[in-house]
Amino acid sequence: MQRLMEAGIEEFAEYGLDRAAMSRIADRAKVSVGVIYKYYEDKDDFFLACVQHSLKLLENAMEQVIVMEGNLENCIENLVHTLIREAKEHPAYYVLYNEITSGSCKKYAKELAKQIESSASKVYEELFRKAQEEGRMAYQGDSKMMAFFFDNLLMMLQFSFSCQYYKERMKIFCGDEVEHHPEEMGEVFIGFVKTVLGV
Amino acid sequence: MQRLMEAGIEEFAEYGLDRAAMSRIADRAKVSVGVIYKYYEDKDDFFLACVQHSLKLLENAMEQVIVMEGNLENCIENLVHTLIREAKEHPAYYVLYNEITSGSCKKYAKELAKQIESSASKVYEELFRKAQEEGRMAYQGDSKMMAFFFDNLLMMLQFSFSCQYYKERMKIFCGDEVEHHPEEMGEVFIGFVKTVLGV
DNA sequence: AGATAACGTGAATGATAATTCACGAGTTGC
DNA sequence: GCAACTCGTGAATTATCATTCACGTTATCT
Repeated sequence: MQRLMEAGIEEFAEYGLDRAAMSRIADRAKVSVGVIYKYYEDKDDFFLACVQHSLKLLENAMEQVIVMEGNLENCIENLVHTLIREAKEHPAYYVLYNEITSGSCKKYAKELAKQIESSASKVYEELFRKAQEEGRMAYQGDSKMMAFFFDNLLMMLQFSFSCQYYKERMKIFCGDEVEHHPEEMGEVFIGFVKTVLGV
Repeated sequence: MQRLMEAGIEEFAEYGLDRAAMSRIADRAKVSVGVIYKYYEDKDDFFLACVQHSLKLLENAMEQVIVMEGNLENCIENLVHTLIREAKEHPAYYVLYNEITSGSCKKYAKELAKQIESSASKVYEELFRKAQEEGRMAYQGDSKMMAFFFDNLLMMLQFSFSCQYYKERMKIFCGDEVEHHPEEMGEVFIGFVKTVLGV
């Protein structure tokens, strides 16, 4: 049931796992609570399904960008632009992503991390390893580390355009206007990364 | 009451705001629940006090490093080393910090962000502005942005040595050993930042 | 010592919200 | 038409805490 999952994602993003109410989710989806329990074991199970679904959608959006062979520079530019656009367009997905890093999801941390981060880590590492080999990158350290730092920056960027706290934080660092000019932030970010790469 | 607050910090770090139980906190502190309500309005009030207290301790640890005038390079090295050490030594403080970025603290996001991020943002911006003026830094973009990206990296580094999910994530990116060799990670991180700065 | 106040206690209360289940309503097959 | 079955309903049940408060216990003062 599509409607149900969308309702769940909205509710969980708005209230977090613990404060989300199953009855409110049912209302949002215009079904009765019972239905949720026909499809899912319990609240946790449903939450994980919502998270899974969100991440799948994010992955889809990213895949097209990443696959794009060729120019490292273009690839990064595309990546950053897509990321910011997605974060502004579907903040709920990213809020859920942030939610799983919090205390209420401790139980699932390991499994979820493996599931979510494995592919990105491989892709980025490969990207930078190649760039190093071909001498297109000044930074000569471990490409795994490079991938880690790069993804750290991307993650923070996503959160900064979707999660309440990180939004406020970005405004403090960069000024109130930045919120409404995501493209500018994107450009500066790309410039920053290029400096590191030495392109 | 010192013991009470320590118990609170541990409990909130372990379970998150919503799943923490006041009765368990009382047990940990070896007092009865009633006592907590003699000192604090309600659970939220107590939680905020714990967060406040954690952040104060972190600030204290950082202040000494930041104040240290002179060499930008040394300053950054010190900063990174201190940060990693603190994150490993007092993970609970950082877990609480991460907790306030999650859904359960939405209400307080704006206020907390202002309180926590304002000083760091000023310090870093100033640091980089000076470095630019004195020609010790290759990156010539907006120093505010620079400060933002830099703090993003630091934040992720802190979380990566304290919060469950981020720990798992780091292991996926960098290998299982990294957890037990934080110094190495620190060195690589410093090298990475220096590349950006062009020192 | 006795009075008074300050401090602490933890069982009782109440609210919230997850989960269940006895019951329709609609659908399919014969 | 009528079983048998699927799908959905939402009031009732239940568990979990946050919060309160009537009652001890200890400390202070005279």
